[in-house]
Amino acid sequence: MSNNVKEARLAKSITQEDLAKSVGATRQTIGLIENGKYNPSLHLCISIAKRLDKTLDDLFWED
Amino acid sequence: MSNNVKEARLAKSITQEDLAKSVGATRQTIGLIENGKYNPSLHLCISIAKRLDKTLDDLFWED
DNA sequence: ATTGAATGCAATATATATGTTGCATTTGGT
DNA sequence: ACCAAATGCAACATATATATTGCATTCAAT
Repeated sequence: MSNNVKEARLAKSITQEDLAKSVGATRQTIGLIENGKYNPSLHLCISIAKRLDKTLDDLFWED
Repeated sequence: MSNNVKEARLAKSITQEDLAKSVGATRQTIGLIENGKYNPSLHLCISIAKRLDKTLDDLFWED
């Protein structure tokens, strides 16, 4: 259930609300995803990855 | 909206129903995903990728 | 100490992913 | 041509992702 969204976002020095707005989501949704309490949709994951200059594997793949 | 699930599944020579059962989904859901008519959840994408020995980027990332 | 921004958290409402059932169509083998 | 398996498709029901609102908490700056 864990991921690297928070680290990638902080590396960009943007806020949860900034990220949320730029991907068409809400701050709450971003917060829940970062805390691993959500099972987000693929499209939202892709939007987040693109905004943070990462790929799906970078953010959501654990081996 | 497109992806590489169908190609990866056929490379394994398994059916939609086989894939569905092994990831805890239904045949219909797999079919809709393969035809790009769905926005699946991240967890389902991960399950599918693992079953097909692929990563998220392999199946769902287009650059 | 105080203020405001950033985040966490909870309750409720809405949109949509997914399941269920059933039937039609396609496809591969005989 | 025939048959069975695989797939597509549609209607409806259910589960859950996401939005909305509001409030509490943390934390950096003043």
